[in-house]
Amino acid sequence: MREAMQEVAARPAGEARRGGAAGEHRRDAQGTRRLLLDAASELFAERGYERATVRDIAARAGVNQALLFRYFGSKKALFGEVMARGGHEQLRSTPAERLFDVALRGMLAEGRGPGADRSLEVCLRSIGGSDEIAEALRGLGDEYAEALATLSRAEDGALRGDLALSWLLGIGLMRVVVGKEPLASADPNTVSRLVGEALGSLLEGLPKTE
Amino acid sequence: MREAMQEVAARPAGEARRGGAAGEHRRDAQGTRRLLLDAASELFAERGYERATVRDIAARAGVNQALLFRYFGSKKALFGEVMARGGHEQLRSTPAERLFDVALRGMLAEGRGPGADRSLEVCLRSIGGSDEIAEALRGLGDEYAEALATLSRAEDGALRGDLALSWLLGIGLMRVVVGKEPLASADPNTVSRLVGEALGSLLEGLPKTE
DNA sequence: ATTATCTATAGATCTATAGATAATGC
DNA sequence: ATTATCTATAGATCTATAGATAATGC
Repeated sequence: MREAMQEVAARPAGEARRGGAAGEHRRDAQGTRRLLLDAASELFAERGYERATVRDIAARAGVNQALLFRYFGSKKALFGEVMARGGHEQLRSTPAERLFDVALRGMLAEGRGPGADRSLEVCLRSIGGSDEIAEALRGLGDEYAEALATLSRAEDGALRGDLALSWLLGIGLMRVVVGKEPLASADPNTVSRLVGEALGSLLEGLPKTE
Repeated sequence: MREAMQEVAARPAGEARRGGAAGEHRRDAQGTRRLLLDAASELFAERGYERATVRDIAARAGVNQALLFRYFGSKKALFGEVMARGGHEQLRSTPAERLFDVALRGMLAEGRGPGADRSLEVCLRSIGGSDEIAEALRGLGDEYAEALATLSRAEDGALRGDLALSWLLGIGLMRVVVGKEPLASADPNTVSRLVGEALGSLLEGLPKTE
């Protein structure tokens, strides 16, 4: 009983399976899978891998907790699908010279729509989890760093790409996860300008004015 | 029995309470406290707060797990003492204009002595833990950022300080926690030079050549 | 006698599974 | 009949505590 109450209490207004007046149990396996994926995507971004429990995820999806295992097998497998789904869109759709600014602004933006790419946020909050998680996260970082590395013609371009990515993630860490002021409330344009100017000497391929 | 074997297996050579030939049970409360603090300091830095269990800590100290609670009350209280102990030495003993480079090199250095300040590393690996932990970590960040902010005479000096600290932590994150190559194996001098040059436009108070 | 140390275990989570129930399609 | 969903619970951790044991100082 306590359990049932918990699930009801944790369920947000819009997204629940059997919400208010309209939605009834439709017994839709595909739909349930998606509800779980969406809920997991949100909760992993909000709390990181470890702190988002399977019961929380199922509760937010408005779905029984056992279905998570039926459709994904394990929590780790679900995490893998979440990361694979969102991850690489932003990377593919953005030219390298704009990637840093786009990713930075993506992390600086507060209220993102449900389709927003929160992969980097998930990474930041899931650090320190199991080694398998760390490895899954490394993959995304590799892709970003590789793209950023093309912006330098120096022989240590790969290192410069890593350093740029480090700054990107560090800013996300301080602003989104830690909530450090004044950075957390700073104007995205100001942050982007300050960082862009400083990065000019590291990556020559960056646009001069942003 | 399984438990006893685990403790023996996990105990490293040098630091154990009742080690090899010489060390016998000395029934020294002060000494036991210190052994626990040292072991906790190491394990929190290696694994972060959540993944370092009290049994791991006690095992590395070569001490019974119940003593941890006798001497510190709780795991969180122990964490608080660890952070309070190491934390602020580096900050107090380093002038602001050298702080960034000293902290950066401290994080880039591989094998640090037992007295080294691993507080920033602990922070990085403990992110995503409980809110109380996050708050404890914010404190250390505030002090660093405040010191770094004095290096800029711009009106948004505090924001610039936050951005510098963000880079510092981001580099530590990628290099120490994630192990991203080529950054993880890069020469500390090279990293320090690249970052120092780029930071010049952000913090005018930084020494021009490092 | 005092008190540092150890044994044993309570109690709280959390992931995962086995098997029962009930809504759909034929 | 099939299969999506739910109930109940096993099993693995992990923090924390109560009470027993044993080494020291007087």
